[in-house]
Amino acid sequence: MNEKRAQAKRVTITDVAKAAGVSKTTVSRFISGDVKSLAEDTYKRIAETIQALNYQPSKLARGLKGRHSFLIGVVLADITNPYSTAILRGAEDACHKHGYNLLVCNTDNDPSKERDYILMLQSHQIDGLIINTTGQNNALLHAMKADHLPIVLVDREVLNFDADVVTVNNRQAAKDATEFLIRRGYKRIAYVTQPVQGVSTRTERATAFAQAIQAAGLATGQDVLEVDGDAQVHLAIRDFLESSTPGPKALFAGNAVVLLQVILELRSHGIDVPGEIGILGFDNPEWAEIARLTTLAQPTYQIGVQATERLLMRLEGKDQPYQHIHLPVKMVERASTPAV
Amino acid sequence: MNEKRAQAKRVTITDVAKAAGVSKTTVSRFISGDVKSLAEDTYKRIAETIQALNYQPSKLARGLKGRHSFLIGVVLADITNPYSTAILRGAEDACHKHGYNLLVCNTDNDPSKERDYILMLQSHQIDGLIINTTGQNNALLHAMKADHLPIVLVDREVLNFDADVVTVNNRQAAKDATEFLIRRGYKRIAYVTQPVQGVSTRTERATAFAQAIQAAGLATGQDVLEVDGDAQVHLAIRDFLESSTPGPKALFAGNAVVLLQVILELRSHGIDVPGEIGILGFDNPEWAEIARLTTLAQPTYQIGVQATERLLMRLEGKDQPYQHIHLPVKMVERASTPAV
DNA sequence: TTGTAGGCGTTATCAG
DNA sequence: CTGATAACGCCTACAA
Repeated sequence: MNEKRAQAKRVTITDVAKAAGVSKTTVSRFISGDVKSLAEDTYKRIAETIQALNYQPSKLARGLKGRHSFLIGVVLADITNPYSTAILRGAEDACHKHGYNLLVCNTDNDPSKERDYILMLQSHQIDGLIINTTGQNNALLHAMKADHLPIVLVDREVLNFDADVVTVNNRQAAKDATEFLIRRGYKRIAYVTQPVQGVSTRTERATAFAQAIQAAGLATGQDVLEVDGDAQVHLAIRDFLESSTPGPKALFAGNAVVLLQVILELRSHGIDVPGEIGILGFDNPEWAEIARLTTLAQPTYQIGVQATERLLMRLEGKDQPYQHIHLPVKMVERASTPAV
Repeated sequence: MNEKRAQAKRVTITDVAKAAGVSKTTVSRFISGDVKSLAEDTYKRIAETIQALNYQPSKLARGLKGRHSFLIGVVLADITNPYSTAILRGAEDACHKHGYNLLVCNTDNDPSKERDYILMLQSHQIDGLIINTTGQNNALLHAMKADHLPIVLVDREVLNFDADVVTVNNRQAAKDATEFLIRRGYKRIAYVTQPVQGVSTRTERATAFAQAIQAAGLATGQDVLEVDGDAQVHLAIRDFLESSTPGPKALFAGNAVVLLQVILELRSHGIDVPGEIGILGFDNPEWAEIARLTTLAQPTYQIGVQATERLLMRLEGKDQPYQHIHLPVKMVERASTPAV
C-alpha cells in the first residue's frame, strides 16, 4: 500500500494563513463571508493570497465541523422519466446559484433501494433532502425529519407527514381534463394508470377522474385501469376496445410512460388515433408534438426550482410554516381529442 | 444564532467502541472491512453493537482523513437529453453497488459553468470524475489529472488527453448509415448537426458522413449543415428543400435533439416523411418508435456502467493502461428510410 | 479586529 | 490481534 493517490498536497487554510501573515481563524472568517469583522487591509491581503495560491476550501472539512456539507440529496423514483429529469434540472440550477451540489439517487420505485439511499445520504451529512418518494419509507422519513433534516416532497405527498410539498394540482387537472373529454362528446372513457397504491399523485388523479365520470353518469365500473408493464397494458386495452358500451371512446393516460405504452398498443391493434379513439395524457413529453397528442403540461422545471428554494430558505435559517405548493397544470390541446 | 439544526446527537465510532468494549481503532478496522485482523468474537460483538446503535459511519469524516470521499462527480453537458440520462442511470446503478454516490452537474454546454462545477467537485474531494465535456476546459482537466484524480471521458474525447474514454464507434456508425442511405437510392443527402467545434463526437460523425458521400460521388459542398437552435434549423432545411440537385432526398440527423427539430420543421413545411424525404438519426429516443424513424441506437446505459467501472477499478488501486472503449451502435430500421 | 486552543468523526502509525 | 495517539482541514468558543 504505497502512495496510490499521492495528491499534490492540497492547499489548506493553514497555507493561506501563513502566506497572508494572519491566523487560520481570520482566513476562516473570510471564507465564511464574515466580512464586516475584517479590516479592509486584511481582507484584501487574504483575497490576494487565496487567488495566488489557488486555494479552495474543503467542503468536506467544513461539513465535519460546521453545519453545512453543501450537499443536497435528491431521491427520484425514476431518473429516466423526462418528468424527473426536468425537476432535477430545476433543482440543479437553483442549487448551483447558492453553492450547493446535488447528490442524485434513483430508486426505480423500489422501497428498499430508497431506504439504502436515504441512509447513504445521511452518512454524507446532507443538508437537505428533496424526495419523490415511493411512499413506503415513511417511518424513515419521519426519523430524518425528527433529526432536523429539512425535507421537501416533490410530486408525491406523504400522509401525516408535515413538510413542504411542491407538486401540481392533480385533482383539478384530472377533473378539468375529464370534463373536457366529456364535453367533446366521448361516452366511454377510461383512465390508464400505473398502480396507485401509496402514490398520492396517482391516487388523486384517478379519484378525480372517477368522480367526474360518475358525475356525468358515464361510469361503467371499469373506468380506472391499473397497469404495471406492457403485458398488462396489452390486456387492459384489449378489454377496453372490446367493451360494448356504446358511443365514442377515449383513453386518458396517467403519465407519459403509460401514454407511450397506450399509443404503441393501439397502433399494434391497427386502431386509428384520433379517428377511432380519443387520447389525452398527463405530462407533456417532447414527442407529444410529433404524435399530435393532447396533453397536460406540468411546470416540471419550476417544481425543481421551487422545491430547492424552499429547502435553501430553511437552510438559511428562515423558518416558515410548511407549505403545500400546487403549481398549475396547463392543457396543450392537439389533434388527438377532436369533438365527436 | 441558537441551535438551528440541533441534530439528535449522531452515533459515532466512539459510542460503538465504548458499547462494544473495544477501541475506536478496532471498530474502524471493522468498518473498513479489514476483517481478517479481527478475532471472530470481536467481530461479532462489533457487528451487533452497530446494529443495536444503528450506527452509520460518517463518510465526511472518512473522507477528511482517509482516501475516499465515496463521491463520484458526473458532469453532463445536457441533463435533459435522454442520452445523458441513460448514461447517468448506468453510472448510478454501478456506483450504488460499490457504496459510492454521484454528484451530478449539468453544464448546459457552457464552458464557464463546467469550470465552476469541476472546481466545486474538487472542493468536495471527489474520488473520481465522469465527464461529458464541452471540450473547452482541457487545461483544467489536465491539472486535475496531474493531481491524480481518476477521470473517465464519456461520449466525447479530448485531444492529447490520456485517459479512459467510453463512447461508441461514431465513425463506423456514421459511415455505415450513410452507405445504407446511398444503397437505398437517396441521391441528395445532408447531415444536420449541432456545431461540431471542439466536440469530438460531432466532428467524427460529420467527417465520416462527408467522406462516405464524397466516395459515392454525391457531394455537393452543402452536405453538412451545422445548426444551433430552431431558427437555424429552419433556414438550413428550407435551403435544403429548395436545392435543385436531382434525385431522392434524405436527411441524417446527428442526434435526437436535431432529429426532433428536423421532423417538426419538415412537418411545418407540409413535407411527407418518408414519402417526399428519407430520415435517419443518431440516438434512439423512445418516440422514434412512434414516429417510425430509422435510428442508430447507442448502448447508453452501458456507457454509464462501463465508465463507472473503469473508475472504480482505478479507485481500487488496479492500475491498468488507459483504454478507449468503443461500444457498438445498432441501426434500428423503421419506415423512414424506404428504398426509393 | 485578530488570535489561541480544542474538537468534529475517522484513519494511519506505531506500539504492544 | 488490539490500542493509544496524532493527524485530516476547518470552525467555534473564548481571549486579547
